[in-house]
Amino acid sequence: MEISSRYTPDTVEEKWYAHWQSKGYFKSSPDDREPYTIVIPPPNVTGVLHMGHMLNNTIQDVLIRKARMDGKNACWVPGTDHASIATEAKVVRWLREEKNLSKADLGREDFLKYAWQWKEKYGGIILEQLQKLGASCDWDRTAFTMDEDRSTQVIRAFVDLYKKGKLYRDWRMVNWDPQAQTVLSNEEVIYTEERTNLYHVKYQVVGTEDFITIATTRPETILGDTAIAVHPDDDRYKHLHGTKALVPMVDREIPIIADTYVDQTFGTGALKITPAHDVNDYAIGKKHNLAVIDVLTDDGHMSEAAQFFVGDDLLTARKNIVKALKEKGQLERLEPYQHNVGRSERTHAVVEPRLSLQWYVDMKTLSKPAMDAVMTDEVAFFPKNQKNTYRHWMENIRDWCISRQLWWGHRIPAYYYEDHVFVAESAEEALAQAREKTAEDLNLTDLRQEEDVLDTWFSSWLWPFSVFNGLTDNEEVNYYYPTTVLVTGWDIIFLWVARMIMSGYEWKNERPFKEVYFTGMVRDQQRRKMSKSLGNSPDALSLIDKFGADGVRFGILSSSPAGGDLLFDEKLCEQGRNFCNKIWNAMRLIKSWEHDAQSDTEPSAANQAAVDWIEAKMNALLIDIDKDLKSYRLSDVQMKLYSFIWSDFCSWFLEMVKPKNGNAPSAKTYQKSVEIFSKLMQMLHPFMPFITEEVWHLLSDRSGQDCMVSSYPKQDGSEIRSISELEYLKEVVVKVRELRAKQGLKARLPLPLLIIGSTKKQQLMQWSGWKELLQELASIASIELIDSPPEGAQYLTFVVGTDKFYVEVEKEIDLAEEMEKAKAELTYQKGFVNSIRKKLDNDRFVNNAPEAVVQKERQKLADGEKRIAMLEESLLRLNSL
RNA sequence: GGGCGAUUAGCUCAGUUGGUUCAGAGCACUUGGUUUACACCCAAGGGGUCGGGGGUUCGAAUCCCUCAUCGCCCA
Repeated sequence: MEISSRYTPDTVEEKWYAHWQSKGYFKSSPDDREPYTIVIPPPNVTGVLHMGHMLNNTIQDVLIRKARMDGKNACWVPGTDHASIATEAKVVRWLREEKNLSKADLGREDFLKYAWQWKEKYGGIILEQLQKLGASCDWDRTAFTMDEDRSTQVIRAFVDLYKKGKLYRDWRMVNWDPQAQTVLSNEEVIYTEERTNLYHVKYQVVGTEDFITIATTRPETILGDTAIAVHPDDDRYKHLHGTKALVPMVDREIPIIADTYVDQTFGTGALKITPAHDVNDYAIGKKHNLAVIDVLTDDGHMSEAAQFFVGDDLLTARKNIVKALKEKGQLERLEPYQHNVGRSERTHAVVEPRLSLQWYVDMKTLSKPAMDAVMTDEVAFFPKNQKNTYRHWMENIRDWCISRQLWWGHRIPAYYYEDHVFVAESAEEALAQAREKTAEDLNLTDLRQEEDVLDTWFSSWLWPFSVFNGLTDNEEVNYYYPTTVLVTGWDIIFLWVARMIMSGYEWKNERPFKEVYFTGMVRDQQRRKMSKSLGNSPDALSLIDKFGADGVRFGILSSSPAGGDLLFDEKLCEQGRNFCNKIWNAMRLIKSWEHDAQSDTEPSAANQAAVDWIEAKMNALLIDIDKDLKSYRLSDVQMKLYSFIWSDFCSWFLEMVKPKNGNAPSAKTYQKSVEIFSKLMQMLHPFMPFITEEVWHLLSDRSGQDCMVSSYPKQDGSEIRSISELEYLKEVVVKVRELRAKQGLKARLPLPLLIIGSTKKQQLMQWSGWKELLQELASIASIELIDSPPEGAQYLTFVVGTDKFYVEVEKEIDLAEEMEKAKAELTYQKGFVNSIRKKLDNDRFVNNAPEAVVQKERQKLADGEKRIAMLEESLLRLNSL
């Protein structure tokens, strides 16, 4: 059978994914094995796969596949969240563009019908993309934050918190997104430095011809001013305390008040106070009993209360008022200014501070156990330094605003009747409560349900148990919860991770996960965060088309140590693809031996030596990998497998056992090669599932046993055999090749090798298979032990360790050059020996350092001296020629 | 303003408990190469005062102080 010399991922990937699914390998149900549970950080339904998801989910898949091969009951629960704001915005746009309909035209019920339609159509895209990546989720468990089971639990959790007195409704200054027309939590507002102007505006002091000048970045809110504040100690304004000023345009009389809050050095030292539109002003207004005049509408236009520019949007209003002030001579000047502007994480609209009535979660009692859990590592963070960030936030935690003025989401189960609020899981229950409370004969129509929905994170924070219907006890949640590990980006540590830990203790009285692995943020070559709006995220599916899923997984994982940023570069995926091809061709090579393998010949000594060496090395690798996996050093593990397979296995082992001159390999060597290669495929499987499965099957008839569900190789119990013999051999080979390269000698030109005899080297010669391997790998014509340096000018020398080798070449040797090299080397060695002597002459070193360290230094010294002797001898010899 | 972190080869980054000739990997680069597994390849090579300065130590890329530059989170 002819096998292509190129690995072709697409057909292979499709075939195996379908096969795994048909076999039900991804499925999990409780049994007596140890569970290994991961819940996916639900991507939102509006999303398509981006690099962050790819990284995140590749890591989860690696962990879950490894756990499965380790014999654990691996369960990876997939799903999506409903993303209130983002989805509602998308649906609104879709309705406008496709059907020319608005929310107002439709009303709540019909709008939601369309929203569900939209969700059914587009909401599953991201999960299908995950399958292309090879994700081994238990798809039967796919959950959605707004499906029936999850919704029931969200509502129940709300009611439960309310009953416990951990929820309340209050007037507060909130962050208002005028585009989405909803309130946002503090965590959803992104502050960035923006360039604006500081406007200096003159207000006339009542009853005088004097003016007081304030500085503001938001002249349009002047119309809502209800005071001017100055610092009580500010000499410039002391004479004005207790007087009044006139608000420009509207000519409203407002008091000039003294308050220590004012920063005398900022602007003019006089501050306009607009309680309706600034958090600090609101606080001052409360203190001084000032009126609150809201000059903005819900959608960010000037309201009737502004009197002027009614209906203008903010920017137009700003332009217009500045123009008007200028005309009236009240705009003193304008200076360019940079300050922090808050924008909505979702819509990027400038967020308005606004007074409104909202629902809040009281975070004080909830945060305590969550804080302790992380500080004591009951919930362990990787990397550890995220603990600091977490602690800082938890110590300064503020109550969580959970109502959103949207329709897409879980409608808050609060029912109003006159001044009463009834919170219940159903309208009927609320009605019963209302009847009891009021003793009136009320109907459902008398109650008015809260219009607002809950913040999406209010459903996400239940995710680790809500996917198992965990608000009520059941077999599933008892088995799978707490989950094993959460894999997510550190950017949502507050939005999500912290809150999940809180909800875990609140409702399950236990941590939601044992460990949290924070991934880095994927950035582009210019260090920009990859995002849809910047358009700098490569398209996941076309990457997979180009490099194969395994190649992409390799690429995304290969430079992603925990925590830090990672700069994504397609080159890494290319490296992954090349790696696949390397594996593929190693398979082809071994396959080509299959038909020649004679059934009963014993392996040659050389082959046996090679097999012993690679098995010993593989054992060491397994131990190493095991250690790295425990601390989530996944990219290290992948890199170690990469270099083991490419370098140790392909470049050395396969070259050692490769049949020579058409000779057939021994059956045993062939079998061993297949066995070792198969093990490597198992070890690599969690990282690159498709090619490993394919090669695993092509290497040998597995009679139905798949790589994916095989047992992960374990280090075998036998002692780890010495690998130093072969490592020494490799050094000699490299030295000979180097010498060839430098002398311009053909790679396959056979060269005689002379070794000065010594006990050690006689041992060398006796190492089984050593001589044959050396001859083959370095193209050595003959190996001869000699007693003293050979005479004649046709010999070149090199040193390995403290052993000296001579190679006979048929070529004029450049004696001067050889001497130069020897002299340079001698200088280096002398320096080296001197530094070690210094160390050993230092009593404090000899007395304080551990014996083993001192011993090593002594060995180094002895070796160095031996090498110096050899070099001097070489120089003598060269001189005599 | 408060906090966290980073600075190691041209680029991206490892370097775990301070201790071998420990300064490393991948990519990039240079030289040579078609020996039928692989040019998506093979062989070999060059390249760094570990951001600057100071300190602790027998010994520092690693621990401490300080300065510089950069990034992030929170207010």
